[in-house]
Amino acid sequence: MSDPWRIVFMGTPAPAAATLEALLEGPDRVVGVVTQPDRPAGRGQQTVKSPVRRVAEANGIAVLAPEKTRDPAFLQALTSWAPDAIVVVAYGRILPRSILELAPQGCINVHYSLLPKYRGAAPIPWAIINGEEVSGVTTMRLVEKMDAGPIYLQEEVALAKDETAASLTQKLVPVGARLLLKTIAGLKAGEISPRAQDEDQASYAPLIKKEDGRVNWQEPASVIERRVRAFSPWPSCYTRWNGKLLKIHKASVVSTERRGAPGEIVRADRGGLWVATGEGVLSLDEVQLENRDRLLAAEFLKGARIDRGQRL
RNA sequence: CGCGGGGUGGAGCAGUCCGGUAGCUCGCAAGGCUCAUAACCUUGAGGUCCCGGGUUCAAAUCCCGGCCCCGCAA
Repeated sequence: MSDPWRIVFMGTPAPAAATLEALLEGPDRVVGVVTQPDRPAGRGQQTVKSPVRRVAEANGIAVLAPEKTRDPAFLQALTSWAPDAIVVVAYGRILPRSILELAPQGCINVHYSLLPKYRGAAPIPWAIINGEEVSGVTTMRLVEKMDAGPIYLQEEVALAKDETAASLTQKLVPVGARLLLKTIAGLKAGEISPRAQDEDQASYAPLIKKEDGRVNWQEPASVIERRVRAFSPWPSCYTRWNGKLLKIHKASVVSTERRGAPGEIVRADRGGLWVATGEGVLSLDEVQLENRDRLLAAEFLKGARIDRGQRL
């Protein structure tokens, strides 16, 4: 075994925090952590620390949270940590060349897809939207072009038929953590030969925006159902009913036949809450009206005066 | 002090603006109908209307304070 590396970890949300915890249990030394600045969030707009910051502080590790990654003082501090490698997991910023080249071993990134497929900010939702049966995790070296660097290791993960963004994330995070440790060990041992990505196979998974959750009833029921899963828990799929926001937490395709106009309620009784789409009928199985709890369709129908023929 | 909605029998809701014997859809119990049923009919049990003050002859409803939940936003 060679000497432990000095590692700087950059990341922000919960999956990154879990990966950091795994890294802390490994043989290498995390000498510093970089995360997004604390921001007001949640009801009441309280300032909230990122999950990664919390893990770092709990372990007594120095934390930097620069507003700008090009801030000279930040770069100087980073340099003073003298990392052998920088590990990046969902940090949330594009890194400048000065950081990519700062450590001798460069930046090691954990990406939640089988690159070159699904490059970009939201590989998990897009894999579900597209109905993939297999996705996975890739470790690679960061280069200036987004998620286009040479691949170190990959591992496949099968998607369940009812996979949601939340459940897939839960599957991928431990795989990614394990793959990261394996990658670092492999690099130290000189056992990994980076493999260039096939640019012709590249596809992109752009950032999901709140607005993307709005249901377009012209789409086929099967597509809407996948979007419901892909956007769970965020931003979730939603529509409007009686002028109010109605979130759809769970849905299923009950028919592929055309019936009624897109968005029309074609059934609202003990048998279910069904909506016509551009192709087929979608059953809304679990919904949530604004200001209210999420409810199974049967519960929702007890209190809501909703009838066939209404349009969403 | 970011904006807003809500807490009503076991569940989901209406009623609150315009105080005056607590209602709807279900569930539950008993009986009936039926070959049968998650169907249908009849009857019934079950509520401190979140908590604490105040106003009033009278408060779920108005006023003040508190606790909890939720949507937006981030």
